[in-house]
Amino acid sequence: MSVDPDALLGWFDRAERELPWRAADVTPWQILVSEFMLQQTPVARVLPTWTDWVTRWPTPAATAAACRADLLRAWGKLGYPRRAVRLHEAAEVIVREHAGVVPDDVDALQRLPGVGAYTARAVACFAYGRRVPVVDTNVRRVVARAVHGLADAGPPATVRDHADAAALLPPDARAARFSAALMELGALVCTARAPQCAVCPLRDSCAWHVAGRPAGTAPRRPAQRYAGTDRQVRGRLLDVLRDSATPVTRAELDVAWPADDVQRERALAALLADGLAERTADGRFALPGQDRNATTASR
DNA sequence: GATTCGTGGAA
DNA sequence: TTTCCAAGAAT
Repeated sequence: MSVDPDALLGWFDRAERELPWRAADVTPWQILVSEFMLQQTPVARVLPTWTDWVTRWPTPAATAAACRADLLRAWGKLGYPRRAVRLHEAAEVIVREHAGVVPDDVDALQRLPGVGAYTARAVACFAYGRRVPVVDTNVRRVVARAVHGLADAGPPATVRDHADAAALLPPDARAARFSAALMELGALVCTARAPQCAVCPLRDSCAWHVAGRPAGTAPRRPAQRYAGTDRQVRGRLLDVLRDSATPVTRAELDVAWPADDVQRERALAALLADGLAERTADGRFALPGQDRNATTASR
């Protein structure tokens, strides 16, 4: 089974969301910022953060020159704050090695910190119109169903996933918009939990639908728990650092996770190693680059 | 290839 | 209440 570009693009013309990073005057850098924020993060939560961020730091140069602590505070509770660190680093690389211009080829993009197979192709496609397969979780699910007749995509396999998606791309200049449409279909219609086949433009040619929507057979991996993990502890510690205008003492961090000293120390060491925190000369802790001379606690 | 890395809304 | 899952990347 394949995907009829006319059917998909016809649907996209009607159903496309007006997301701010799709506006005509948005720059490649601002699109790159949106892709960083959208990694494993729902669109609804990215919207306000992206708007504030690109207003405050509209270019790679502005971002590279920004203070890491300011970037982390603007990132807020979007999740996976290492993305903010890597975005900062990517801006520095773009300024230093690409004259401040976001590269337009996949290989150069993928060499940037925090830019992997998906993000590199998304920027090449959505910012520069390049004809490359763009494979995210939505595309993998649509391909699994429409092409392979399976309820769900298996584990990611980048080479095979790219080959699958590349085989679907129209040969002409519609390819970039086709990829956006494929993602949008997965996000709005061909969803993980309750696919709306009744309104799907690919229904009549979808291998999964034609086969009667057979249930998936793949064993589901055990649900990721969060409570009590290092991730939660890191989050709590970072909350304290973000909310304090001045460096905090060890005792202030203890309060954030009093139950387990070993785990708390491990999480703190990881934050330091990841560039999400710094130890000041007097033994306190702060977001990197934050003014370390201040001694008065305030919030 | 399997794990780790946040967060919060919806089912 | 618990579970699922959301435009992934790095190790």
